[in-house]
Amino acid sequence: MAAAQTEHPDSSNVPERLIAHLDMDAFYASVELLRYPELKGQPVVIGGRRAHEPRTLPDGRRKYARLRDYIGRGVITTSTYAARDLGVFSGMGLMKAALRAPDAILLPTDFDSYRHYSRLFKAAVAELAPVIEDRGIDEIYIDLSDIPGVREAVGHDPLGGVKALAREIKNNVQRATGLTCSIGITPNKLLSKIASELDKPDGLTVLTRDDIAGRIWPLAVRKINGIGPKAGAKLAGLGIETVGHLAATDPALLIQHFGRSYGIWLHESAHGRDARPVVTHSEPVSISRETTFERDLHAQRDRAELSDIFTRLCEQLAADLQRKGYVGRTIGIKLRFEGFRTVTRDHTMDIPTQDFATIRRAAGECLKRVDLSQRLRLLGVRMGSLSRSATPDQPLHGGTRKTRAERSANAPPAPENLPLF
DNA sequence: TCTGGGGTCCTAGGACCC
DNA sequence: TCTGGGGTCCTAGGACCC
Repeated sequence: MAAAQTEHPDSSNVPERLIAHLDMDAFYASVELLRYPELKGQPVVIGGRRAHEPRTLPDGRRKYARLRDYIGRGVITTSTYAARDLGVFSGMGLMKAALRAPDAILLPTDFDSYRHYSRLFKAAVAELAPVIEDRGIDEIYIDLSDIPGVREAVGHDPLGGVKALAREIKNNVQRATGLTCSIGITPNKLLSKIASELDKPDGLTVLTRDDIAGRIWPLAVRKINGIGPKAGAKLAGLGIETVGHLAATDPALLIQHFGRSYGIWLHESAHGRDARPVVTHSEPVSISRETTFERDLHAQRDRAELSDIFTRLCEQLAADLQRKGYVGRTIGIKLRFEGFRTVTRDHTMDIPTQDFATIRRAAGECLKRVDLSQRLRLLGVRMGSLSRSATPDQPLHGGTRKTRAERSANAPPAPENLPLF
């Protein structure tokens, strides 16, 4: 291979990368505070699906819903720092949260608004640092390595250049959105993700390799992105609580308990090693729609209702595919039963589609392969094996109409009997 | 008072082909 | 007749993340 082309990023005379992780502070809640500034400082929780919009009283004051008034299956999406002080966090069921903070204010989620501010903050960052990896609505990675001046010392501070750039980025985000963010900057994504959390909210943390032992090793293993509830509990069972402890553990032991690939990853992560690049573009792998019911539904007794929901999910999925310009070959369904047991079934077709009727029929066939004697709490439909449709955003006349031959080659035969549900 | 909705990636077994 | 690997695709489930 041509030597000039094969410089390895880990090669010793290549300088360390400078990777930033930027995380918006309590993003959804902060966007809501822009709209309702009088709530600043109060415990506020965002979440739930039922209508609990604030009402404006005749005298102009606003009346907000309280957590204690909520009945249903929602969870907290975000809470303000004042609410977190009361022990309510994202992911927590609203009914459970109401026990801890009954007087906290409850607002409904407004994704259109969050998406708007998401675009604003990302554009504000891109003006100063264009190499951005999207990690969802409220966070990004940024590769700062090649930005002029970033490696220059300022006064006696060898990291002065990066810090100055980071402050500029924070200011630009603040100017564009009125919102604060926290930034971590280190040689890689793994460490930066951890670092951005160390000084929240409105924080800035710059770490080098030399800081790993002092700043990273004292942290709980769960702070590592990729160690979740299961792995965390398993590590605790082995007496491994901190990252430093994990780093000191014989990799052979980790491999023995977690398998080769995850075991090695645990060891590397604990030592702060991560060569993943900042990825500026990616294509979706799947698109899905799902819904949890307010009460568990029974396949026979609630057949009509379930059938309507199932059809609506398929319609929404087809519309999403058409709007985003994708076709897919693998249709999948997801069912969650009372007791939270989850089952999936999928079917791969020869010809990709974005057509509602084809999706509905294939999903119906998948449904026939599931035992429906237990009551259901969730139903979902997914399309995988995606490719771009021929004409994105502009489906051929009236959607993707297919010839009869194509259809029969593609979808399972239409059911003779009534569809399940 | 348990546990939303939208995703990604990994594993593991079986089918099928060379 | 029996015995092989390797590679790819498909399916189901599960861990994890925002």
